[in-house]
Amino acid sequence: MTSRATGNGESFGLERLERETLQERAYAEVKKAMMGGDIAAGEPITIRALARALGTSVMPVREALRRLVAERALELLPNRSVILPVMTPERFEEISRIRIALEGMMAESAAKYIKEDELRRMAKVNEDLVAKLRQKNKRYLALNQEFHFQLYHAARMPQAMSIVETLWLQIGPFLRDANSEADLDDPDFLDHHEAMLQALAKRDGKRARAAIEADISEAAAVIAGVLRERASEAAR
Amino acid sequence: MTSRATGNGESFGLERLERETLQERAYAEVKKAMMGGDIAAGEPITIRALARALGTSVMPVREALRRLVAERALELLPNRSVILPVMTPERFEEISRIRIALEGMMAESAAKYIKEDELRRMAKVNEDLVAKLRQKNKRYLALNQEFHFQLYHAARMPQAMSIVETLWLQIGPFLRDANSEADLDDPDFLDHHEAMLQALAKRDGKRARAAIEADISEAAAVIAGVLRERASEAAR
DNA sequence: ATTTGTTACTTGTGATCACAATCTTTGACA
DNA sequence: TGTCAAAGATTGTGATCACAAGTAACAAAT
Repeated sequence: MTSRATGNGESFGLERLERETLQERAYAEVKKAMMGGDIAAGEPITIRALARALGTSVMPVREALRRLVAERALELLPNRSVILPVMTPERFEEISRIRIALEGMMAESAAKYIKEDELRRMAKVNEDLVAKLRQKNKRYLALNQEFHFQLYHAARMPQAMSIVETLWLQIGPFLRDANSEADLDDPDFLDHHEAMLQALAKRDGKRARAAIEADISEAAAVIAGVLRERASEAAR
Repeated sequence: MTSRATGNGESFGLERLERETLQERAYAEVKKAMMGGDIAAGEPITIRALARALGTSVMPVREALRRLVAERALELLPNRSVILPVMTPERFEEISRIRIALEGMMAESAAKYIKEDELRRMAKVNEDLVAKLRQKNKRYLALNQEFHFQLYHAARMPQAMSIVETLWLQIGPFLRDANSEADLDDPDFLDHHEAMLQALAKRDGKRARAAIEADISEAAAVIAGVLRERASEAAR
């Protein structure tokens, strides 16, 4: 078996320790700032300001921004300045439709491939989610994301996974503050999570897909409502 | 309304003529080279070699490659070198499944929104496609792509459109040479194109979706066959 | 003859400088 | 006081240089 003997033939128990480039760190930091609500939509993001904040030169920041633009998480204006795009109702609804198509398919696939321990882990996350939600803890959004992504991980579709990640990155910055206006008293997405867990346990792909679709479209309706309300306010 | 009076207040009927950056040109050139089969899968693509070929410094090339990596058209190895990823049967089948989900949805949407002249243009493209195919002209691939993209354009989903573009970019370099092995004597995708045009004329979203799904999955089956054959050859 | 250690070369990453386009401010003229 | 043009500051783009990690070539030793 010569093909296996290339270099790493005798890896002791050691993992390959990889150095992180500055540009990757910059990418992660900007992403965190976006999701954390530290960057306002519409206002220009300057390379030099970010570089100063990160203590690096402009180069790593430049490439990090470019990557985010390629992922459509940021927008490149004709002026070549970069902004966090404003979320319009149209854009949000289109993203939701894409999500329904993709995540629905992935849920169906996950029902086929998910393993017992993965299912248990999802149930656990959902319990935590319920708890956080009862105590009105805002961090429930992160748990919701974890629930969904564990599901998609089980779909065994890495390519689709990364597309979905970019979609969540696009809506993430906005969800955060739109959610503060939405009423969390009646979070009916919990029902869909329950339905999802049951469907997965039965390996019922159709029901899993239906649960995801309902989860996305109902949440989207709430958010789109907030968006349209804001739009009409801004128009006065 | 001071906010609208910034600079472009008095745009006559003129479009803003935009200068193209070197990095954008580099991006386009590399893409063309990929689609043209000038870059072999698996072999490393070096920044300096490309920069030399394009007559620029490394900077524009660097960012072009990074963008293509973000779009998953190129792959970044742990060594930080960039390659055109080899197409495995698994990867190709996953991409096909994603395409069915996304492009199926877009076809259904297009049936709702497409206008008469757009429909006529699609029919025209299909005629050209048939002609090229009869004379065994290899350039029919470009027309096939045009047919599909005109359809998706009618879906009025710009975000989905750009995702689909990245998917086609991923399979494009491979389709080109896999197709030379596949038999073009019996291109049954023409039937699906006909079915698509009829479905669109009747504004029948379901049939339009079905036509696209059949088109993609049957083509995928052929290509996947070629791929698996090659894999078994390579294993001997 | 295979392996190991060293050297030379290649390659990606990041910093700095230069430049042009854009945006902002300022000041003069009406 | 309002308008507009010139001056100044800001910002993205691209080139060049420096450096470290990786790769390949080569020589010495078992």
